[in-house]
Amino acid sequence: MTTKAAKFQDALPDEALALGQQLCFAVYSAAHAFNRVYKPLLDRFGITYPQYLVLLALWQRNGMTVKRIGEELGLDSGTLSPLLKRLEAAGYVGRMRDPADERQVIVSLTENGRRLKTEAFRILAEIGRATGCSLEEVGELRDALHRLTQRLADGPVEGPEAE
Amino acid sequence: MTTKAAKFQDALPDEALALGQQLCFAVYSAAHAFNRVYKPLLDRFGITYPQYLVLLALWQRNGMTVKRIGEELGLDSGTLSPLLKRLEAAGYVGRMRDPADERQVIVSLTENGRRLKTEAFRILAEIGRATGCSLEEVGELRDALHRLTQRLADGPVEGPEAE
DNA sequence: CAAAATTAAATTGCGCGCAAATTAATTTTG
DNA sequence: CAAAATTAATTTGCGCGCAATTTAATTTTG
Repeated sequence: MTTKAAKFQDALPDEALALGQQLCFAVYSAAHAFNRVYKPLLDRFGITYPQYLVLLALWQRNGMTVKRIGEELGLDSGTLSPLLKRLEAAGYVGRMRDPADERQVIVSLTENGRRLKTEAFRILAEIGRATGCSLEEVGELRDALHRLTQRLADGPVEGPEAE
Repeated sequence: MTTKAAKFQDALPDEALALGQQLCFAVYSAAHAFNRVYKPLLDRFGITYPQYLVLLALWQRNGMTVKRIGEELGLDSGTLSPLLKRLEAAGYVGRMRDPADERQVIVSLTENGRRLKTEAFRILAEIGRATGCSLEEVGELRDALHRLTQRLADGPVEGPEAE
């Protein structure tokens, strides 16, 4: 009776709710799987995966503010402030108030932080092998995910601009 | 000089380390994006996204042990034990020791937990709209992610069985 | 059958991730 | 230019997620 009632209400079968059917769960699982692969590679340097992401950002553009880093990673200062303190304690970055605007904190790579970049290329290769994907596969999947993320972040049908 | 040295070492250009190039970051961002879309939908029922995943699992197969739920979701008891207590406190599940094996705890939906399933179909539809993906797109992306997760979990080249 | 090994949950400790509140600096405005 | 509004970062509190330890029950083995 419950089954038929549900079907009547929204015409969706029971299996539509199965974990294996959910895109969100596929993303969730993949994120955890990445984390588990990265962990032993990063443990060696005493950093976590989110901290590694910050370093990736700084290797591209050194000397960003906390806010700017947050925009790059999609994180707020409530997450970044303590994380950056730990990165500083680990000796990979330095933090200093911007003299021109004392509200801002500028995060810069230390010598050790710059040096770690060399290792990052090795980590990159390691991860590449672990995914078992061709560069084309990686590129397609990555771009599909970026499009998905964009749509999820845009909110409900952000498009009737042309209406 | 640093640039040339790095290139000499491993023939990978600087941009290979860019955040936007990383599949892992695309997955990471998508996971957070999903979380942010789910949050307001689940807040209404006083549950979190991981708790919702547990309910999805229980709606498919009620009365699983903690261990079994962990296998379904890829989580350990260290994560699940407190989470399940909160789900119990929220009134959606009950927990009881298996009389046949007192080590195990069997988690079952309460009346409220079963009732929530009806709402899940609505949430599903909401999420579907938020992704802006066709069912085909969702299916392809989901399956590609499952394959990726599988390879990441399998570890370094789990295949020379035929060697 | 009793000791040893294994298994399932729970617990502890730490690092995200986010909302909400706080603090301090800067910009806007009246 | 002083009060009000805004902005950047920090802090607090809570819920994962995981490693490591602990507790209790069951299974294996000598």
